Amino acid sequence: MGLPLRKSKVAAPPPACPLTESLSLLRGAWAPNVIWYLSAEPRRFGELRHDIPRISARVLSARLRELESRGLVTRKVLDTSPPSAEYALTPLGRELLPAIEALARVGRKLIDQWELGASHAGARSRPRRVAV
Amino acid sequence: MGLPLRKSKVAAPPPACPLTESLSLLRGAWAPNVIWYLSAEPRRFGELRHDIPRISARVLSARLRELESRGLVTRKVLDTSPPSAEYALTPLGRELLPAIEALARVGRKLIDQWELGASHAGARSRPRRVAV
DNA sequence: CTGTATCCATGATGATACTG
DNA sequence: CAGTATCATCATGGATACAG
Repeated sequence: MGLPLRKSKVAAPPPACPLTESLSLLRGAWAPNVIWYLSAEPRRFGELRHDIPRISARVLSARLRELESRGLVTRKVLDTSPPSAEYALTPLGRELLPAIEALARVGRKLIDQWELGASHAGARSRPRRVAV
Repeated sequence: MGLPLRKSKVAAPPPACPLTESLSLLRGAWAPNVIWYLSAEPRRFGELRHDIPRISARVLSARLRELESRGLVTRKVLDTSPPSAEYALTPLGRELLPAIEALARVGRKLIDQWELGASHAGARSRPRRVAV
């Protein structure tokens, strides 16, 4: 994994990793959460709003449209009354799950370490946003 | 207060994933790139600037400090002339690499598919930022 | 219920100039 | 070379009101 070792002190050639583009897939603070909450089964708009309480309708709509345009999520309008929409991950979108889970694992580990360090240090005030 | 699922089947109740916090590890557009370019070997400030041409010194400095404060990166000042600094990943920081690479893989795949679709569609103008 | 359109606050970034 | 300070800009997100 990783980059090839550079020969000397001189710069390693930028190996053009598609990182920037990849991360733009998860643009914004919520896209990963949306994908996460779609991982088990299709969800409706209102359900997602409930799953992710702090997301606004505007942003949720924007993320869903973006994910749909990129082929990661499908949108199916149900002919019910009142009308409802159901969102689901495409196989492509599903491929992001392992990566997201890997990030979540490392994140959890780091958070645990921080909490450990904080308790050792004596409960120093550390205003950090709560996860999820 | 449980959310009544539409279908009796279970489903993916909000499993409180530490996603939000985890992603904050990679805050900003450049942190993943910084980690990536440190993956092979320690790099100096100027080298990183060269590796990531479009990053400004201000942002690179900010990201490095943030990553350092979180225990993902170490900073070593070399007593040379002119002075230089060398940054390296900590074991903890290294744990992020598989996740980042997983994202990069999916991203690359998606980009390839887009390019394929674009060529089929006849090279439609699609103002997208270039990867890397 | 499912979105969308404004308006507004905030944060991240780049450019430039400057210090050690 | 390594880093910081200041300024201006732009994208993102929230709140609200409103539409289909």
